[in-house]
Amino acid sequence: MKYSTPYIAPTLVVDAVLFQIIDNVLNVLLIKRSKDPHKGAWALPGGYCPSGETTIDALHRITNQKAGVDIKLDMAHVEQLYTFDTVARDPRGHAVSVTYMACGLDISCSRHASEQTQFSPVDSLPKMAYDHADIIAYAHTRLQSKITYTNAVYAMLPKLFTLSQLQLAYEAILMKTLDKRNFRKKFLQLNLITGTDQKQRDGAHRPAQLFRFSSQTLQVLTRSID
Amino acid sequence: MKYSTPYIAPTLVVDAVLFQIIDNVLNVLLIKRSKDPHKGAWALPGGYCPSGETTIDALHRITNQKAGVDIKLDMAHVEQLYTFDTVARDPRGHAVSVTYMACGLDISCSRHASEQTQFSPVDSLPKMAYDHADIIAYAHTRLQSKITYTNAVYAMLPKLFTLSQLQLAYEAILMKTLDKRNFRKKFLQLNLITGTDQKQRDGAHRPAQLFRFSSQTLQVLTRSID
DNA sequence: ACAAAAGTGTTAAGAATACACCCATGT
DNA sequence: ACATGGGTGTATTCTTAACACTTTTGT
Repeated sequence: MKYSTPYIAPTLVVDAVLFQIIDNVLNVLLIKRSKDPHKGAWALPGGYCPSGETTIDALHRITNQKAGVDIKLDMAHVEQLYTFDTVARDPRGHAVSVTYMACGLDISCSRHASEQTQFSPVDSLPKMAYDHADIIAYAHTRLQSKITYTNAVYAMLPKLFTLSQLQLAYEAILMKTLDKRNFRKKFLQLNLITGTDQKQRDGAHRPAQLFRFSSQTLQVLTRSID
Repeated sequence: MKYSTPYIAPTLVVDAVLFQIIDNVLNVLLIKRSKDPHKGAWALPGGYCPSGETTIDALHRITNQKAGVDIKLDMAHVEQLYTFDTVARDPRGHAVSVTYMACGLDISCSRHASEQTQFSPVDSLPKMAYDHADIIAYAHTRLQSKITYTNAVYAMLPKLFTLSQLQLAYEAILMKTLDKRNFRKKFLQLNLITGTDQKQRDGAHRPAQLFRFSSQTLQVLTRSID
């Protein structure tokens, strides 16, 4: 580790892809940039990670400050995505961006936000700053694959949910329709969820049985879901 | 992005997990540390990534300088693994480590190495510095999973190879034995490899047909291999 | 009675697994 | 002739995919 010149570290930034299902559509949280570069375009919440703060701590701080989202409270699934070298992205020159993805439920983003924020459907993003559209696409692919071999959807559903709600969540993320009978059969075989004796009455039709996840921590499966 | 104090970036380091199969055993490249911390223990090749150099460029430079390995020439598969916050790892304090994995064939590590290097079987590592044993375990899991849904093994085999060699590579990485007939049937169905009319004569037994990979770039499969 | 979502089984095709013998060569 | 690794097929089980009607409720 010899350097003839003193070592100068690249700028380290953390960017977050925050997913939530709203009205059966997968949404991602965006912030409108108030400054150049890309002033007026939409971007992922992100910010500097200084020496002494871990990237995960920076993630929590930044999403809280910029979007008013408390990941610890509201997002039950968090995972690191990828680290991008973003050569000409930062005014200081070379920056490295560590990206995270988090999934939650009933996230309100405006409460304490210091910037203009909104959730936007993943399949109809507005004009995005930087390469953030690519990062969202990458995160989406990862999420799609994650829910097929883990119980990660639990982060995007209420504690008690119906099988139809569960299926709608899968359909929103996978962006395709699934067969009701096959979906239920497969999911119940996996023992990820357990039935309760409660029902959800919800309009002029038969009430639905409510289920809960057997575990609220990430379970990795050997078989795959759809 | 407001800071009351001037922004100081964490130290950025790049660490590499370099895999190679030697005598049908999966090996990883290690370097003996000549300095504290962890003097005398073995470590992954790694080093500082300064501002202005991308992490992938730093990876190439570091593996070349420290282990005499030219990744561009010798390692056909390279992928980023994970970025670790390594709080008390660097004498300067907070460091962030971007780790990469690379797979190759016939790597000689001593040619231009500036440090003492060796390949070590993944299932019998010597005393490792830092959390490097964990990083290797993580990389190994990732590699195991990668070869089951891509053609990534191509990086660890010669251009022409027999089906037995291919199976031995899988067995070395997955660390379990496979059924010869099922393995061949499945692999040939996938159209990843094509037969040649060449044979390998290799001792007192029937010569084996030589195959090549249809593509030397990463192909992602929908079906899985074993 | 009707509208609306919940709930439920069977069949056919394809994939995974388990398993044992003959073939071509060098010595 | 024998030792060595190369090469091949079938039967069973499990998984996936396709598909339509009855049930329960509110209005």
